[in-house]
Amino acid sequence: MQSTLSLQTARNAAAPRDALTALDRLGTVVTLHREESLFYEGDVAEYYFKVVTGAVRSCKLLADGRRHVGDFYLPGDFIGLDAESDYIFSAEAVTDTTLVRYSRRSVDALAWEEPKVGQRLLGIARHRLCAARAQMMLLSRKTADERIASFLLGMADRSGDNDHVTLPMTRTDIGDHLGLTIETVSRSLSQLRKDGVIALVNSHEILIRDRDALEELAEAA
Amino acid sequence: MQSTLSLQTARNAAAPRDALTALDRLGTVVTLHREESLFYEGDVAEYYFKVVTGAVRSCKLLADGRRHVGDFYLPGDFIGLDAESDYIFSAEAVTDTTLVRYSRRSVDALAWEEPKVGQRLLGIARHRLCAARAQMMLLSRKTADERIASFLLGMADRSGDNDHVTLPMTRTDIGDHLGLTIETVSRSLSQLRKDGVIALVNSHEILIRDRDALEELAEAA
DNA sequence: CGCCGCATTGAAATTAGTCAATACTCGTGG
DNA sequence: CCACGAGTATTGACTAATTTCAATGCGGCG
Repeated sequence: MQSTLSLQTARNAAAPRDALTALDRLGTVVTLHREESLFYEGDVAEYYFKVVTGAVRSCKLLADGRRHVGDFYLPGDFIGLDAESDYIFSAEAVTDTTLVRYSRRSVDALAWEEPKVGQRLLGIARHRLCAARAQMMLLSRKTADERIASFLLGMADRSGDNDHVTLPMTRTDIGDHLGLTIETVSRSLSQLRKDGVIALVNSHEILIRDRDALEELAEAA
Repeated sequence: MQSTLSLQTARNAAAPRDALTALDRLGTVVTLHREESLFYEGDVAEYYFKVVTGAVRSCKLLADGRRHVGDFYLPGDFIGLDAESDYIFSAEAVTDTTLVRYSRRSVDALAWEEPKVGQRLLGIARHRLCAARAQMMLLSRKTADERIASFLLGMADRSGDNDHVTLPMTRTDIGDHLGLTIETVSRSLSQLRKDGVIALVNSHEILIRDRDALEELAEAA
């Protein structure tokens, strides 16, 4: 994940010499409180965002309220490349969050002048597509336990720390991301705990005790 | 779907005057028979492809053989943008198929010289991301009947003809695409037929009799 | 201290999956 | 021209996984 992040943070903009730094001048900082929305499904997609601190989730709703969480965006992650003219999901802060906002028009314009920028955008899009394909496999064919195992490993990979995972989101968010109910998520986590595969420090912090077992469950397709 | 297709077919290459035509000179024609593979998951991603005639499916397998069909690619569709260095799925011909093959290196190189090409690539990637998000919603939250309804409408949209849908793939392919078993696919289709929503001309051709009912089922999120 | 939101656990209900039998289609060969 | 057989699809009966409904538990904050 980290490897494909492209646009530097506003903080890093001080370190120039790279075509990408031009981008950072386009960014303005945005802050959101927990549960605030960044944009809504159907809004005109005027901006890209990059998470600096905190966490964001993308949501889609069906008419009767069933919800799907497409992705969780953590520090460094880029939001908005999967929009044609309008946003296709809403984005909400999972916790208090800071982001950098970029005018999509300006970034896109820059992309065609500076090949490096264009390449990075395409690289991010590619990466999101890969993640989306993996998630579709998970949703279409994995069991509840396998989904949870895959999710925990994914979060661990993204968080630097190998066996200590922080889950900023609620069980409902996790369920809506994995196509499960909150109860099933809870039961799977409890089962993994009973089996000694993980330990629950508290409901938002998990220790991976037996990574091999977790990876076997996740079935690295 | 059609609107975002970008690279012209080899056939159209004769009509020049557009930056994109440079691309078509890079293409060579490939033909596949039913069930032949175009490439395998894990192969180095050297080529992009575009379907000219026929149909291709993308597949991912779990260790124990569970299969997921990510997408069906129909004439005009572009294959391969969702690969970083290696292909993340295998691609197989659903029926006898003709494609144009492009060297990825050449296309990518051209993309940074000709902004239009880069824009089109990014446009295709965006479009696939949108489709992937919709599919994740389907897989994570829709019932079997809703999945079938969504799938039929999607195929109808892609095929020009509004109420006559040709399904070149088998029930197994459809099931693996929608996260269902072959039996459930069959039962859902039978139910829709009994309810007068569709008619089955034969097992690969369907008539939409009551589009409103189908759209209500699909719940245009 | 007690409430409120979130999480866990249990028991019943339901959807989709599995196993199994039958039917259809199409191509081949008697 | 019809019969056969392979592959695919449909239908039925039963099973299993997950959801739903319901109750209890836990933790932080006013």
